[in-house]
Amino acid sequence: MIKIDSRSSKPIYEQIIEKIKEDILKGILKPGDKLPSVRELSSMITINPNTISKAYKELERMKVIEVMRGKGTFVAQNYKPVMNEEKMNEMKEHIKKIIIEAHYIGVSKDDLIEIMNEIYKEF
Amino acid sequence: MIKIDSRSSKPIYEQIIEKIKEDILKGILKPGDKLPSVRELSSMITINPNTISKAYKELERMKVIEVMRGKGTFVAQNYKPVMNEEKMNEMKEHIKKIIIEAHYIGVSKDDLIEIMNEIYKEF
Amino acid sequence: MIKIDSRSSKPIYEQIIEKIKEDILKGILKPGDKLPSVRELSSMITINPNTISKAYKELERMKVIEVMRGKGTFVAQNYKPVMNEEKMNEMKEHIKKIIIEAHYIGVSKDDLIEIMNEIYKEF
Amino acid sequence: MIKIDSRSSKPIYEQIIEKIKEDILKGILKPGDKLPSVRELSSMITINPNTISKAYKELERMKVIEVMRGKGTFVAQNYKPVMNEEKMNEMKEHIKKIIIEAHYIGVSKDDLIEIMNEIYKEF
DNA sequence: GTGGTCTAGACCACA
DNA sequence: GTGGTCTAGACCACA
Repeated sequence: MIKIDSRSSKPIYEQIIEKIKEDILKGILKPGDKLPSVRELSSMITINPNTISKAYKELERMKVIEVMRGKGTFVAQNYKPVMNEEKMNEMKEHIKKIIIEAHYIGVSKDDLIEIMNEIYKEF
Repeated sequence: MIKIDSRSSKPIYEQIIEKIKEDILKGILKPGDKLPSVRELSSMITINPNTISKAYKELERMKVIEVMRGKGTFVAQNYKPVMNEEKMNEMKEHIKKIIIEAHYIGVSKDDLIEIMNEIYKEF
Repeated sequence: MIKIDSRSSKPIYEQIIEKIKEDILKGILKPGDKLPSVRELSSMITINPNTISKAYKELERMKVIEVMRGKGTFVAQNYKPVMNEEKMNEMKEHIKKIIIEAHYIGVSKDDLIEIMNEIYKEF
Repeated sequence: MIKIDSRSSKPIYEQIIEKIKEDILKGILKPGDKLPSVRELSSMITINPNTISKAYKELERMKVIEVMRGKGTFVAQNYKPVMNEEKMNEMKEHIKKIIIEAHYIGVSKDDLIEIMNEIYKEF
């Protein structure tokens, strides 16, 4: 189930994208599984259908989910990681930012790796 | 020197904040060092003074820099890491997001730690 | 045999129309050949009968196939190309679009003609 | 100037995308040129800003245009053709469709190449 | 002023 | 019922 945090500064459509990706990673959603339709999910979490649609479109673009005409939307059967220099640099930027932030709240390198290990255990 | 990428999706004021924090962490800027004034930096990097001002205000709020009335702006003398649950959770959220993204571009846990180590070497 | 790609953004009824036209052009289907009934084709390719029906109606309207009441549906005996300014303009629009797309994926004019020649060989 | 054909079955945002790509190809728009803002173009062609925005976002995704924070939207400085198997196959599908259509309106291979040459002259 | 997000609601093609 | 397109309009962060 998707929980939206309306207090979060993270856009709703991004929260949806991340949650679905997370659920796939955790195996809660498996390749071939049917996702709720835009309207279904919309009424389930009382978010405007356009917002759901935006999230689904983005996930489709990333080839994480696929729309089967007349059948609905499904978790992609064989997702292949799409790696390119741009995405790699983006990720490095994010990591760098975290490392800086960590330092400023007093979290050392070892602490950070420890935290990462903890989070990896969830998956 | 601060390089602004106006093509980036990251807000300019955030780029400035991050760059200054990074320079402090790397020792390029040391406690007590004088920062250029808002106007100076504004003309140096041809960015709207309001944007510079916003970055400085934010850095001041975080106690990373200090304004000495009539003298200018300086790197704080004794920065003390401010840790609280909220900031910790925020950081964990960011890490979780990175871990998910990493997976979707085909970067394994070991790769990720490797990349983190690389970035830590810069500091 | 008609293969439907339900992942495609192309509507199913259009895929059917195109495939039948293609088969006629290739000589796999010849004038006078009997086509499967709507129900037959529907169960053959597990597609909603309404969708098959829509494709057949469209092909009939184009005079590519003919319905003989009580006997079934057949490839038209003497198809006469129907040319008019509107169809011509439509085709030109499509070609223009392809030329633009080709350029943006780095396909030159010569490449494009080469590709066209290749495809013509299939027919 | 962008002319929208509201009678066309082609979505408005696609018409905008194609027109801008066409103008760049023809040299009417050059790398670095500023595009009208979403609101400007919106009032120029009396189309809802959301629709313009959708077209711009798509063009940005394709790296045909780029948004410079606080400065506006510009034709990308150095567009690099993005080629991949998927796009190639898509183009081939389109060409195949045109070849079939051409045949059914009585346009021969030579005619088709002739028409293509004509259109290439516009660019 | 600039684009980004979100809602509400309408209409349509497709299956 | 399903997603796609479009409009109108609000609110916000950023520069």
